[in-house]
Amino acid sequence: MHVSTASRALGSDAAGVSAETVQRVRELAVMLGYRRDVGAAGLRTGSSRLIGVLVPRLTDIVLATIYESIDIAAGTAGYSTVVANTLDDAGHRRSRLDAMLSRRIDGVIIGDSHIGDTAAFELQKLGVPYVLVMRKLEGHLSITTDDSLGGRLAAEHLLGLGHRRVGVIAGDPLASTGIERTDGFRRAFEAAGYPIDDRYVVGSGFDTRGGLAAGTRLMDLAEAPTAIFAVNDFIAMGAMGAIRDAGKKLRDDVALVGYNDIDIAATLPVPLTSVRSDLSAMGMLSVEALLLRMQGETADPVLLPPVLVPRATTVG
Amino acid sequence: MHVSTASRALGSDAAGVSAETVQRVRELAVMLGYRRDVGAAGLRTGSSRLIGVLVPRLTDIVLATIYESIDIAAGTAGYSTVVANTLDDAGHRRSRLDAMLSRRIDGVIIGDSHIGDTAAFELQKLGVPYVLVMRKLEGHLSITTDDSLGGRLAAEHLLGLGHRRVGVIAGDPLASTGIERTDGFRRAFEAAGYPIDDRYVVGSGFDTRGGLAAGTRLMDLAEAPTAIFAVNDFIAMGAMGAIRDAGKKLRDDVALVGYNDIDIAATLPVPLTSVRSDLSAMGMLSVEALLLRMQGETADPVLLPPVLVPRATTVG
DNA sequence: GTTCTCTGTGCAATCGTTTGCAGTCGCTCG
DNA sequence: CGAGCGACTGCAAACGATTGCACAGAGAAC
Repeated sequence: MHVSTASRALGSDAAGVSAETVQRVRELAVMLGYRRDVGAAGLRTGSSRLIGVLVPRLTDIVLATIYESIDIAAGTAGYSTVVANTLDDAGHRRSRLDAMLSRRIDGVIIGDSHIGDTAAFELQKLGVPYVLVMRKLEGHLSITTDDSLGGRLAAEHLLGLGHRRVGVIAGDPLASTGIERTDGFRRAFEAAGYPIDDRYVVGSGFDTRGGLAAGTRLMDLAEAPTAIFAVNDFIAMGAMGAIRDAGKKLRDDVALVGYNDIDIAATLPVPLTSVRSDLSAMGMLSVEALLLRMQGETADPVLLPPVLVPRATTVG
Repeated sequence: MHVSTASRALGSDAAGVSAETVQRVRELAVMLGYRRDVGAAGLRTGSSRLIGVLVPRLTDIVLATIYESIDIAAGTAGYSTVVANTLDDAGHRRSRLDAMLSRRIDGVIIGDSHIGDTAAFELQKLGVPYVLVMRKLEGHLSITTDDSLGGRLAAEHLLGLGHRRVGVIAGDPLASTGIERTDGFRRAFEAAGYPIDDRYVVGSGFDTRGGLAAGTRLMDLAEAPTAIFAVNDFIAMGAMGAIRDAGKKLRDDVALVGYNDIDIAATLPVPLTSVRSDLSAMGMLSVEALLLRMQGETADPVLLPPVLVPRATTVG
């Protein structure tokens, strides 16, 4: 019995080996607790069967949800995933991507793209298949929700409720999500005849702390806004703190709209109105697109449609 | 110039190679964009420089936080990490652990241990170094917080506020965290002369949805509790929904204590009283312990002390 | 001038798989 | 009965790195 025969017998098709041998080999493999060494196989075949995923932070439940669905989809296609927190920092991105390339990653899903970031370009140059998810970058294939439309939905909702003086907590000015959601929102208000002054649009981190700080700035304005659009739910939750600290009441004094509609939004003491995006679908589709590219085929960009879910922070 | 020379020149010590050669090799490596193939090296050296991490779910921010600190600590020690969501399901655990072993993982950090789970035993038998984090399992090295003490702290806080008829949302009955926090809490009430009836202790998932369902059951009791202890903050947030749905007011009608003190707890519209545990320290320490074990040394179990942080769900 | 030591480099085996090619064996067909 | 074919199996090279060992050459010591 030669190793090559065993290798063939353990292959998924087991071609060119007698049925008897296949059975014998497989039984023995189980008995001996044999496990094929994926690394060694990769050395020979040139494929690590590994997909790298770059995210800003997994403690952001939005990214964790996307990663979860990516991992599942990759798993069913026979791939493992490695994930890296890049903290939206160029240095981290570099070193983590380097580590991935050292492991001869088969493809990369970039969930943290950032204006001015070079990761996508580098992969392009190296010929490593990649896809962007969640955030876009001009000239690269991306799977995202229609953030501009999402912003407009939030705006129309608030306009319909009679709000005219509104604030926006815009997130990171270098992430497409924050940019496009803010743009869609502002354009809708402008089109309605109520352009939003720049002082009412403040940048922030994407977490609760950032939302609290930015929300406080908005509440400190001479004429505080009657409604706030936060480009994600964590920011919105931070803003809730700011509104409370300013002695105002949610909805009655200041309405609030978040984005992503994470699970918690619905069960908060005051349930949060939010723009829902299908994060799991985004993850799945990004894997699908990446697999296509890995086979040398072309994949199309995707823009998933968001939906506004009205709750107590805006309506009775 | 032979590959062996190059390999030596690129090693961290670069022993047995002339300084001139080292410099030449390194310059060339940079110029050519050479990257050492970690997988191939692992084949020869027997070490993948990979640490596997098993968690129930990364969408649970508690686990995501622990994983984040594990990843950082592992990184500074020159290791990469692979993480797997096991969803507290035996089948998933099996297949994900298998995949890790196929990659010749150097060590495993188990964050999802469960009574009746065999992962730890299997690793022990295979001689693969491992450590438990967050949850304990009899007979295995673990790095956790003192959950029993945490439960007692919550109980003493509520007792001090005059609460006598209290409910507990206990989480998964097979996870040590839920078990010990609940036990510590009940023992303290019993010691104070107010034993808690079994009907006032309900199991649940560890997420918001689970908290909502369990909270609803508590609020539906003939004599609803005047305070609820939830064994984690997400459960507590679900319970907030249940309390609201029952038409009761947080704190005035029903006080609420959570566990872990995640970031959001402080900025909620009604800030949540919670038992804080140092999740990052837990992650770091688990890596430290694992590294020790990987070097064949012995590591000691750790019990980090929790602290109660009183907020508006219990006090004025 | 011979021997010895020391430094730096090269050789070759090795890790565990995969896979093209070649060989063996039994059968069928003419 | 011999050729030919098909089904299995074995051989050996290859993937990219590491490492014990041997060897070359320079210089020192006698």
